Amino acid sequence: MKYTLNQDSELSSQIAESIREAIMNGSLLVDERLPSEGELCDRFEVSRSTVREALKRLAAQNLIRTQRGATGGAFVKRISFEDAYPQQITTSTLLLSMNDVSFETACEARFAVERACVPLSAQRCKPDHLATMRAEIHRQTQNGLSDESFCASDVAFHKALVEGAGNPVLTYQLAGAIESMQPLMNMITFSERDRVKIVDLHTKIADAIEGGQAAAADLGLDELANYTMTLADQVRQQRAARKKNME
Amino acid sequence: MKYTLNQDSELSSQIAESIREAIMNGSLLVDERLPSEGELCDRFEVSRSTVREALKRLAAQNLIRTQRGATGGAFVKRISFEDAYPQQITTSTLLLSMNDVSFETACEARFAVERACVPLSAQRCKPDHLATMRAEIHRQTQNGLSDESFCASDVAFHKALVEGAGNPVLTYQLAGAIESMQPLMNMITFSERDRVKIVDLHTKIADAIEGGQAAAADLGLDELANYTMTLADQVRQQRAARKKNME
DNA sequence: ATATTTTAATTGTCAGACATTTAAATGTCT
DNA sequence: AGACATTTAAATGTCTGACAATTAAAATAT
Repeated sequence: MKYTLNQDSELSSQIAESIREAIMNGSLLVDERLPSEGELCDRFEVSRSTVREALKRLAAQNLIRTQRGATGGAFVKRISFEDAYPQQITTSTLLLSMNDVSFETACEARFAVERACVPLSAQRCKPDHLATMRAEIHRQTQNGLSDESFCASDVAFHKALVEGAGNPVLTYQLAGAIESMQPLMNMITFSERDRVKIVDLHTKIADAIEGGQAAAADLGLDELANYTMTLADQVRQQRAARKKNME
Repeated sequence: MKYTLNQDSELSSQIAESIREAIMNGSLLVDERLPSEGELCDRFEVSRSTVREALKRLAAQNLIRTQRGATGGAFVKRISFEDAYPQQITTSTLLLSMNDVSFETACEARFAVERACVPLSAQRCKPDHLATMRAEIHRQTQNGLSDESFCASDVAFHKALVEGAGNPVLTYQLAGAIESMQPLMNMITFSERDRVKIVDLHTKIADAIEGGQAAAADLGLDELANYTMTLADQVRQQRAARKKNME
C-alpha cells in the first residue's frame, strides 16, 4: 500500500483520494483491513481528526466500512448493488433537478435505455416481475389514485420491466434513469383519459413481454414515449397560456 | 430546514443523512448556505468534530461544497455531470470487480445500453464526435499498440458513439456501463486478426452513423457484441485448458 | 478617491482526553 | 477439563479547546 498525496487543497481529501486509488488499483483488496487511525496518522503525518475526515469521505462513497472494538478498524468494503442503488438515485435526481435538464431530454434518455432492455425482458422475464407489472397496472386503474401515486406506480411498472431483463448491471445502471424521473413526472397531471391510454399501453407492453414478442413490446414503448411527450407538451402550453393571462 | 435524527449508529452519519434529506426534499436550495459548523453543533447538540465528519460525508457525495473565510461556509452544491462522472465510474468499476459479475453479463449490459443510443447518434451525431471515432479507429490500426491501449481506444470509440446521441443524461448514465468494462476487457488479448475484425466493425458502425443509417449501425453493433463474446469465450477456454494441464 | 491595513468570521488542522464497543485473555467455579 | 464470569487491551466514536489559514468587509492611511 503506497501513499502519495496530490496537490489538492484539503488534507482529508488528499488522503481519501490516495486510499481510494489504492483500492482501485488493487493494492488494497476486498475485506482487507486498513491501518488503524493511529498508524494512518503516522504514515500521512497528520492528526487523527484529519484521518477520520478522510475515512468518513471513503465511507460515504461505500469504499470502506468500519468496525469498533478490539479487532475493529476500517476495511475495504465489498460494495453491493443494494449499497450503490440509493447513491445512484440521489445523484441522478439532483443532476436532473439542478441542471435544468428538460423533460424531453430526460424522457428521451429514459425510454432509450428502457428500450434496450425490452428484447432481453421479452426473452427472460420471470413470473414475479410480470406479476409486479400486472399488479401495478391494476393499481393504475383504481379511482381516487393521486397523481403522485399514479406516477410512483408508473415507475414501479417500468422498474419491473427493466428487472425482467435479469441483468443486475442493467438494473443498476437504469434504475437511476427511471427513478430519478419521478420528480419531473410528478409535475404532470393526468386526466381520466390519459390514465386509460397509459394503462392500455402498459397492458400492451406486458402482454408482449409475456408472449416473448420483443418487437410488439418495443412498439408499445415507443407509443408510450410519444404519448408522454405529448402530455408534457400540453402541460407546458397550459402553463405558458396561464402566464400570458396574468400579464 | 428541519433536523431529525434517525436511529442509525454513528452521529455523523445521522446528521449527514438528515441534511441530505433536507437537500433532496427542497428545504435547502442550490447555493444556499448551511448553518456554520458552530451553529450546527448547537442544533444537533454534538461536537464540532462530529459535525465536520458529517459535512465531509456530504462533500464526498457532491452534495455540498465549502469555502473558507469571512463569508465562507458550506453551500448546497449544484452537482454537475462532470462531478458525477468519476464517482459513477468508480462505483461501477468496483461493483463489477467485487461481485463476480461475469463478462457476459457486463458485456450484455454494455451493448444493450449502447444500442439504445445508436438511433439517436445516427440522427444527430456531430462532426467532432465522428472525428473522434475515426481517430480512434485509426489508432487501433497502428502496429505495436499494446492490448491495454487498444482497449482504451475501444472505450474511447464507444464513448464518442454514446456522446453522439447528444443527450447528457444518456452520456452520464452510460459512461459507467462502458468505462467500467475496461478492466474486464483488459483481460482479453487481441491477435492481429481480432484487431482487423474489430476495426472493420468499428468502421462499419462509424460509416452507418455518418450516413444516418440507424439500422446498419445497429447491425454492426450486434456483430461486434457477438464477436466480443466469442473472444471472451476463447480466453475462458484457453484458461480452463491451461488449468487442466497443470493438474 | 484610492490604497493599505486591520478585523472578524469561518473553515482547516492539531493535540489530548474520555466513552464505547468488542474480542481475546484471564480468572473462577464446578 | 470445561463452562462461565471478569478483566484487559485495542480500536473506533465523541468531546473540548486551541491555533492556523483564508477571506471579505470594515477601518484607516495616503
